[in-house]
Amino acid sequence: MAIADVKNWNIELEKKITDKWKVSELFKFDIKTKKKIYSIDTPPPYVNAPIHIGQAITYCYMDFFARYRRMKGFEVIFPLGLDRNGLPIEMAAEKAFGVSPFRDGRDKFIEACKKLLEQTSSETQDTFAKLGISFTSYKEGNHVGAVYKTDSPDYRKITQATFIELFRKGLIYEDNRINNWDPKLQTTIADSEIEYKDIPSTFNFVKWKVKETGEEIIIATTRPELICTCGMVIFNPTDKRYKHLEGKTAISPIFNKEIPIKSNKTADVEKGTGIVMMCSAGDLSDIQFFREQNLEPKIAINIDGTMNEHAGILEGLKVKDARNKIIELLKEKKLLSRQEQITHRTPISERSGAEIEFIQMPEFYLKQIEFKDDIRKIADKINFFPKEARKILDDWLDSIKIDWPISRRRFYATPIPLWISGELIAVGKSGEYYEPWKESPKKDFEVFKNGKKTGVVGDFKDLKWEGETRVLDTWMDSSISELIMLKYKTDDEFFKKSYPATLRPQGKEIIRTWLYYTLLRGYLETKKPCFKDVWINQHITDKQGYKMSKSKGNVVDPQKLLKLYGAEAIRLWASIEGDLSKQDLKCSEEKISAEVKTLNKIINVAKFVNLFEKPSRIKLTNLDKLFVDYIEDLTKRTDESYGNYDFYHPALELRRFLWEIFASHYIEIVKSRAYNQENKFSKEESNSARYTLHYLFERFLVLMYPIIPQITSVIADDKGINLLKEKFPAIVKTKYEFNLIEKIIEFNSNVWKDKKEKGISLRNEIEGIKIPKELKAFENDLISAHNLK
RNA sequence: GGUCCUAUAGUCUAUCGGUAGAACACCUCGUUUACACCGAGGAAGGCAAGGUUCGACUCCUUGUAGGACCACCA
Repeated sequence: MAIADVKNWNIELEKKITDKWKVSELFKFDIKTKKKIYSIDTPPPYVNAPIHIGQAITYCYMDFFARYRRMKGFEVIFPLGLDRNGLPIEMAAEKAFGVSPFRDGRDKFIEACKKLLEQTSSETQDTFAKLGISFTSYKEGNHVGAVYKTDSPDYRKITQATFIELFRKGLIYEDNRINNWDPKLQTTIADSEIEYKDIPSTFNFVKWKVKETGEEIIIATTRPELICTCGMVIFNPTDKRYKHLEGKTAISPIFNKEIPIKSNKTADVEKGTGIVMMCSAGDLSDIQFFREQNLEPKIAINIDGTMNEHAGILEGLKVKDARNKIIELLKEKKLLSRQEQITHRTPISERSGAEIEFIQMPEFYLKQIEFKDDIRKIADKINFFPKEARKILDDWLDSIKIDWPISRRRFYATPIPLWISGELIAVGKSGEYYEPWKESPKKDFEVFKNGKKTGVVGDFKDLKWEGETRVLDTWMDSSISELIMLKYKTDDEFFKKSYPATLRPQGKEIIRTWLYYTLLRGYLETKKPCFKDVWINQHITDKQGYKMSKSKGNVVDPQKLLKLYGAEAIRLWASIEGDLSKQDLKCSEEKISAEVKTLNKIINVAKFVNLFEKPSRIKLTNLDKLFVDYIEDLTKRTDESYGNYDFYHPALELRRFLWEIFASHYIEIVKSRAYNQENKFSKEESNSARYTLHYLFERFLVLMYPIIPQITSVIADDKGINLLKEKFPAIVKTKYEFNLIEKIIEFNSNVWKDKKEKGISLRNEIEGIKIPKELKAFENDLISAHNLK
């Protein structure tokens, strides 16, 4: 394709290039490479919906990184993963096919999930290909950098293998604890899956009695249905109103239970009436309180969200109905002094939107509390871009209070490879994929009792084994993405050579999940930090600055922008709009369309430069040397910034170079010398101009290549340069004086202004202009460029 | 409540303590051997109050506004 035949940069051109790139696997990883390896632990996008422009832009940034590192001589691993496990797929399958796992059975439900996954369009991959993302491969397989799926047996068996090892080491245990329970999805969830929402609720002021004095006390609560689980009534020790109640006994309304009254500084004098009922299922801090006070927790809510026998007359009712009923009862008995509407910050399940309940259930836990300091230490060895992002991780580490509950009572996820018989637990062997609910344990599987090995399955004849039906939290598989990428447990030699991974790029909102869990899991497997660098991106927002989200309905479809403006305009815009690791980027179509102009400018400049043959190296004139020095210096600064994941400042400067320095001034000045039709200049001088035109422009193409690889490589192709294989230019020391170029620009502007004011056409001659002293060295060029007399 | 970030032209965004610079939009003029998706020119800007300094958009304090993260709200 010759650029001379092209009028404008357009999406038909792009299609030809990206189609070719996608099928030809140009960036295949060479397993025998002697080069240093640069590996990018790409976030695997969730496949239930096509990616939106915000996500798409983050992959453009990763592509900048990958292409730059290839130029710097690294063998790059930049895999495309597809995240297919977990609740979003299950919920979509329920909706699409009207199936229910509880009604239709596990096998049928899993089939429905698989069917949905097949139907899920390949639109995301198509978007990546059209954007020119240089993934190591667009094909599935076992080669390094191949497309991987988190629900494939190959992936799941590694997830299970890590589970098995951790279990055997005693780092995973089962415990019957109070957990965050999602009543809608019927599963336990982790703290990190909870979000808080302000929900209007009613503060009920309920009358209690004091046994010893018979006086009435009023306690405010949003959860009157939990009065039955109250274990203690507390007030603040500084609160004079209640001082006399210390050690006395409260009688709960309706239930008439005797409950001790004590002072405790967790009670807030300002809130409600200052006197509080402590229930064993309000939230996690209540649970902690019960532990500290050595109180026996009473759980009044069943796993299906109904009240149990502890709730007495409320038994069998759903939580909300129970609340209404008890309020009515209190009203009837005149035990409700008043009600107040408040907004209450309520824990909500991030996945289903249901209000979290706290319910006691046996679940598997992965130990994490005892590794917090180790994680802090390895995190200290990792470079964060930007530096500030480290704090988000630190804050999260500080707030981890319990081990990680890793079992889920769901279906489309990695099964837990265990079989149970009474107190005995049989464990699968690592290296196989297991679905225990439909398989039997093999004879040589190890058997554990209370965390200790007691033999193998074959030793216990005639025992009936039940396959574990629970599955793993999907973060258990996402958190080994870098291990999978580097062939952990499948190619030991390669893993040893390539671990730790070089870069984890990801969003700030999943630092406490994906990043933290990966650090933990990597540490448990290898005792090392699993990354050298972590690059944290902010958000792409809509025009108004709001974060894009499906629920808000403000998502922009990348396919639409690709059709209108093409990939190169989007990528150029993404680099020039701001530094995504430092600030949110507002997605504005106007700005993207403006970058199309720059692409056309590049084409036109290419056409002009190509009017002249590039002479072999010759002696440069003063002016040409000055501009060559300038771009050598710009090369150095660009290299430094790219190396620190900053593509923004170089992109700005390179664009300025193109428009303001190269096109508007350098070309205008040397045009006549390059043509040299009237032989005003020597052959040598003319060749110097021609050489420099090519040199500057080629360098521009090389430096811009990671950002806009299509247009730059097409133009470079015409010049016999393959940018996909091109090395980043060596850094040359210069004595470049920035000042002089600014002076020249100023001089040119003044002459143009002068001619305009005097009504002289730009090409006609003008009298009486003096060339400033410091520009004497460039006199000939300036006289000729402006036709000075 | 805690921690942190940001505040510059109509919009968006730069700038080592020394004349505030682009882009988009707007206005005027122009067609010049690559480009009218162009060229030249123009109008238009530092949140507020203090402080440090010869000098502050830049550093400090406070306030105001917006945003982020964390914790908690019986």
